[in-house]
Amino acid sequence: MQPDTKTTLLDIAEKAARSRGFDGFSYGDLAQAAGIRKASIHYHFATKAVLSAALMDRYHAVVEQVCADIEATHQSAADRLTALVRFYRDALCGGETLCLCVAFTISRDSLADEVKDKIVAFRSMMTTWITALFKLGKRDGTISAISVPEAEAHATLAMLEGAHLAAHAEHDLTAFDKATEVLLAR
Amino acid sequence: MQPDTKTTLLDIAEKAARSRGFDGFSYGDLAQAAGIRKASIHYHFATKAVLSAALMDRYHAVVEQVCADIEATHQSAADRLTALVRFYRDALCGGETLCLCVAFTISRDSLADEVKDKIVAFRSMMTTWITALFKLGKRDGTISAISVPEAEAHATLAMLEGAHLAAHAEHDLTAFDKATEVLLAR
DNA sequence: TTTTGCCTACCTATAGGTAGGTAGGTGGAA
DNA sequence: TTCCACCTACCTACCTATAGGTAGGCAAAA
Repeated sequence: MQPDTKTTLLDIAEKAARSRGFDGFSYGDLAQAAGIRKASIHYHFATKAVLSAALMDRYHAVVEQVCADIEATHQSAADRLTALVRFYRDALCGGETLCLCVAFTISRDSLADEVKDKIVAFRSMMTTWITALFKLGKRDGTISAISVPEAEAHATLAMLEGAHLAAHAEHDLTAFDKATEVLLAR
Repeated sequence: MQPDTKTTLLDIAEKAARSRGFDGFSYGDLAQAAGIRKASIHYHFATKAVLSAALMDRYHAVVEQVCADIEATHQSAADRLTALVRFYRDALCGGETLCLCVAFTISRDSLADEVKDKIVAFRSMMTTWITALFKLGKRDGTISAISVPEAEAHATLAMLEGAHLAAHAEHDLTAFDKATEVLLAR
């Protein structure tokens, strides 16, 4: 069973948004990539705002599931942190694509209010999860020198997203590895 | 002596680029803000590629000078790091503007090759400077628990840029402060 | 008298979006 | 079993606004 058009469009749009930002792709680009006409995209997603909201919803759900999977398959805080870093690294696709949340943040002013809220909600979900990770780290002692878990979480998310930027800027995964080296060493 | 038109255009373009990205502002916007006609901008900057290159050149020079000033006025590594974080914080303008380098990175695919190279050069300049800062920190002992200075530099730059993203996403300086709390505590 | 700094008026391409149409499928009721 | 209403998923053709960019003119300064 091959994916339906709507899913295909989301896939193409996500890749485009994550590599070029919200203002960096058009319904015209999408239409060409999907092999249908521009007007037909409006049938599935009435406006670009609707599309971007759908994109964020799906992204939020997928990443949340990834975090849940990491919890299920990794016991120690250190292992979970390593798995999170690996997930972010894989999401880069060699420096081509950013985290959707990062890509949308720069185009913030072109976005619908609804989508801005979804970005904040996504960030909140992530910091909450990483905070819990560091709290576990304080208990199981597998991560060194943890100060305040919440502060560590904000710093870690910033570092992961910054490392994404670095790799995208240089179009090279090495930049991501350099930036996360210190984090992984803990 | 009030600034000439070219400088005014650079100022407006820089603010626009840093809050909305390269694809987020047009010559039309610039013209309106500067109070001249769109065609007149082409007199000063023949193409948008030329404008973006000029933007990066000036930004690189200004930030390099800021770093030199920090060195001149702050002796210890800890003081210099604090000053750097403060500079990044001030550059946010309350969450409205990002580092130009960050803003351009997302629109990478729309940029001229020349400008992409300038982004890489800017990043290289920053990591070199921060590496030197951490090397000093190892000597003067004012920053705690430094592993490899180069790795620390990449991590720090990623964190500062990530913290910028956070503040821009939430449109709130608090997000920047939370992300840099751990860094400043060292 | 040439250069500088701006102008009007225009170009082509593309943006997001809309109006209206149609082929083909589905579900009921006579 | 045929017929009709309705649906989905697309289409062509078009809209207005705007993108980046160009040609040529003009007044004042150097």
